[in-house]
Amino acid sequence: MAYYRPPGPPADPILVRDLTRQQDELRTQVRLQPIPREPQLIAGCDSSFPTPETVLSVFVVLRFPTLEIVEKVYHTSPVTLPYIPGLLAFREAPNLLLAYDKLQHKPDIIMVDGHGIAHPRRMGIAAHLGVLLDVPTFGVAKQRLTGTYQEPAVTKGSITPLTERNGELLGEVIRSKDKVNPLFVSPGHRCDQPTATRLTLACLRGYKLPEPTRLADHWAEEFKKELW
DNA sequence: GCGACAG
DNA sequence: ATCTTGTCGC
Ligand SMILES: [Mg+2]
Repeated sequence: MAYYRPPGPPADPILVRDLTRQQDELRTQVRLQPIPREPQLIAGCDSSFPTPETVLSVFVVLRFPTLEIVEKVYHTSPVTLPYIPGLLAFREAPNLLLAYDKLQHKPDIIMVDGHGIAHPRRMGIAAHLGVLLDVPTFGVAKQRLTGTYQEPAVTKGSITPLTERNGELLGEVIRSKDKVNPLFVSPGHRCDQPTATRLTLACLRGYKLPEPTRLADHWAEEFKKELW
């Protein structure tokens, strides 16, 4: 539990205002809908930071529903923005796009480490990336960013809604494994809540994190050490 | 005005 | 996200 967060570099208020407006623009392009057909390939993506000035992003592609790994790629770039709650996409998405370009096998849908529409302006990194790539996406986050919920039962598979104060459904809180902290799953772009939840559950293999995100996180860490 | 705040 | 050993619970 991060009780205390050291104050990061001062965020330029003018830049924050501009990025926030960019999100409102991108938001108009988000489409929440069921996926046309069962995915053949599902990807997972995540980023790590070998140094405070370098971002390393990974994409892993798995065959669905067997989850055999088909491909994995990574790309590194200089960091251009500090972490600012609500603006994560502007820090990680640019490099994720470059990593995505390296894929020989393009996925039918992408599971992103972070939130989809469970965001103050409904533009979490999963929604943001989905719009820029125009590919179906959904987010799987380990922590809440916004919204309220009731703790789901401690047994694997328990689910409770993540909602806005006005009752709007932002996502679902899912217990992916007995007695471990739940995940926050929300659709990003060209995807809906039932699909995001269904695919998340279908990708569980005994760990807290579903395979796409778990493997992306694993390789983001491995490739980082490899640079040593 | 104060607290919260993905990765 | 990152640093970083042991330790507690299932
Ligand atoms: Mg991550």
